[in-house]
Amino acid sequence: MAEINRAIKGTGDVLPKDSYRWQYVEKVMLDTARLYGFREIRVPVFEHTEVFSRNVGDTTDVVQKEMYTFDDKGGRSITLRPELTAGVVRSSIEHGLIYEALPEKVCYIGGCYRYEKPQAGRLREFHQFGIECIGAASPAADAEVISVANQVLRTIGIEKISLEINSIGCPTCRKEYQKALKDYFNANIEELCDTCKDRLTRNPMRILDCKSPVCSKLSENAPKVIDFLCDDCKEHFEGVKAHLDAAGLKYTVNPQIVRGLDYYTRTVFEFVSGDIGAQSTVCGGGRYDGLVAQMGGSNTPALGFGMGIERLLLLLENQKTELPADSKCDLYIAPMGEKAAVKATQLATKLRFDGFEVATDVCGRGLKAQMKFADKIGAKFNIVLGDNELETNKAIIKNMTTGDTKEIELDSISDELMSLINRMALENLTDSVFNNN
RNA sequence: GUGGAUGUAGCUUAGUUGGUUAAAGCGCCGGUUUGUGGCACCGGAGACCGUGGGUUCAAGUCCCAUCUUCCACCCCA
Repeated sequence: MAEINRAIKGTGDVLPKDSYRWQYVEKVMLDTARLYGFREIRVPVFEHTEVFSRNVGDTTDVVQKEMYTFDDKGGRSITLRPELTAGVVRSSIEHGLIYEALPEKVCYIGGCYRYEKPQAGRLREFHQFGIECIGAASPAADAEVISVANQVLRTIGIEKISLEINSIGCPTCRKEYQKALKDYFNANIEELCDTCKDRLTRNPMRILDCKSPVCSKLSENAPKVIDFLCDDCKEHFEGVKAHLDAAGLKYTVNPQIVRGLDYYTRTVFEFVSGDIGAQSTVCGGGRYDGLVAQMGGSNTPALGFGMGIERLLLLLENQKTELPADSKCDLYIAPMGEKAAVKATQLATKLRFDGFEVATDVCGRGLKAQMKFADKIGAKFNIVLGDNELETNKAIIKNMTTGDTKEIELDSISDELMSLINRMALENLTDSVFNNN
């Protein structure tokens, strides 16, 4: 196929047969967030480049090599958002949300853009669900935010996924830790892989999650952040664990967790799974107590997470999690001839206003072809409209699963259809009850 | 950005040491008494063999380049 007729590298289409899966998980996300008091915020797909470069971090890979940045016609440097937190915080400051009753709790779903080489669970356009809790410093907020992610995952039906948490301290205690870390790795600098030699000066904490055997071996005995936390940070971390225990969340403390965005402080966490290829993080987040002030707001603590929707869907597929099935056509109306077609339009329109999913012929096909079509789209019931029906104003309605038929008045078709569908649902229910016993 | 694999109808694939109009299954459209679909049978549409060069009398098959897709690294959701 010609290149111009294909979707751009790293982007994908959600086809009609799959879109209900997206709609379902998005609904669970928004509904669950609402149970915790998070309301949806919608922010632009692009921002001034500095919103990201200054706040996500100048030295991060995301900013250094992955952003879609361009000049608009007015000469402004614009960037497609690589994540949503920076834009949401910008909006919260701009509209004074951080000066309202705190905490300000917001959630969002939206596309993000990163120029990376695509692979399993990684696209150039991908979608994130996320929440931000702005203006809450207590450990209870950390546990609440993590609980939202947990409840979303459980509600959707994800079974095998684990929560890993860590604390990377505040700027003060982290400085001391990084010094100790540098000293440790400098003593073993010859053994480090090439990229880690580079990391040693740029961001030594990244060495901790290097996958090269030598580096990870070395990391095992490296100083741990937790031992360097100041009293406040330590107390906060203990508080988070206590609240997580109270909420019934299982977690493991993983000192290797270091997030790649500069704004994180104290609590960081990930939900990880081995079922989606090399990209194991489905959800990642943490506290960013310094970001709001850094972006020009008053000193306001905050935290949040991002959840990759494509990765989540991939995980559902790989774990063979059943989602509620897509809805099917309730009734197919098969007209024979032009007069009947007009009547079909009248009936179909009325039934749709009554809330039924109704299809009828729009291709001018013969009866047989129409029946085949009705079967293919999974219509629950059908009626045929011919001269007889037009004359008597009665028709045979047929259950396409059981083959049962019934004569009905066309004038009361809505009520008849309703009771037939209800009966069908009831039978399916009792069937499944018997099968489960 | 680095590395490995890949590319033939909408989908899954066949295509023999290069040799006439590139096959098949599924899917799609229509037909087998215009009053009922699923099954069966019959017929039809649909591919410049990823793209561009090259070798050759001859390239889907060989060579080079390029792009796509997939997987991994880096990094992240």
